[in-house]
Amino acid sequence: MRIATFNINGVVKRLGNLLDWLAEAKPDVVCLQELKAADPDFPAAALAAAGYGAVWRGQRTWNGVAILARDAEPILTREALPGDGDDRQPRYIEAAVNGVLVASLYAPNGNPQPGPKFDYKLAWMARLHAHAEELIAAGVPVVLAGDYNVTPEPRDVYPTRSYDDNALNQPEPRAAYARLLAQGWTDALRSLNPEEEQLYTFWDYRRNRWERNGGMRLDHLLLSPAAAERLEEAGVDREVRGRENASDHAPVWVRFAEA
DNA sequence: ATGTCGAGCAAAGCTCGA
Repeated sequence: MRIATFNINGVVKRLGNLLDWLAEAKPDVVCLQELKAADPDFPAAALAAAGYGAVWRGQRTWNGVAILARDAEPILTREALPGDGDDRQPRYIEAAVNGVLVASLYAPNGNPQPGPKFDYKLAWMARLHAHAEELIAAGVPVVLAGDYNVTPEPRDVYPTRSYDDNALNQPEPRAAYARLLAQGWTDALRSLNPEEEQLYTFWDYRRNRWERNGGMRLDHLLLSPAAAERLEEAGVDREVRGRENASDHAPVWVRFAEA
């Protein structure tokens, strides 16, 4: 079983890119972020024709998350992150697929920092921490996949000073990410590549950062213990980032042993 | 400070977010 996460940066604009990658990679489950589409505009019919059932929560212009399942319908278990009933930004969706509980999340970017957007980022991470605590206590296989908008460590940023003030690389969000791991989650990609420096998943459109490999590692799959014990392989489909009309993120995926 | 990209608004370029 393979589960992937992909910040698509506009699911309508990049539907062709998505369908091409689905046909090649054939992931069993896909967590999408930054749909940037209202719910009625989500391309459910095209994805169904490609063999994928879907649940999604969208919004015009910004945010939006979805979970796709190959030859299956994801069973929706949650459509928002608990802890703030006034938060209307679609950044979290959760579903059961083939015995695994899967969440697709899009953490706030938080720039510029300091400021209200950074405060919202930290508050959102605290809400994620509280919910993740409940999920891990359930003892079932859980995958928290998405764009965390955090580089876990300095080595997850290419060697540069130009990102020093970026919200993604500050001590507070890194500490929030570390607190998640301390609950018992496994950072799948890092756990299988403990020494690798260049595990980037995002390259900004500006300043030729793709061509220069000026990337960051922002997209993570966190595994509960019951999921981690089945982990066999993890990777980044880097070449997808170099294609025509590409998202600024590449897909990241894990492969599990069959239960 | 800059860069790129896309969408929205509104009718073409600006503004905003990332």
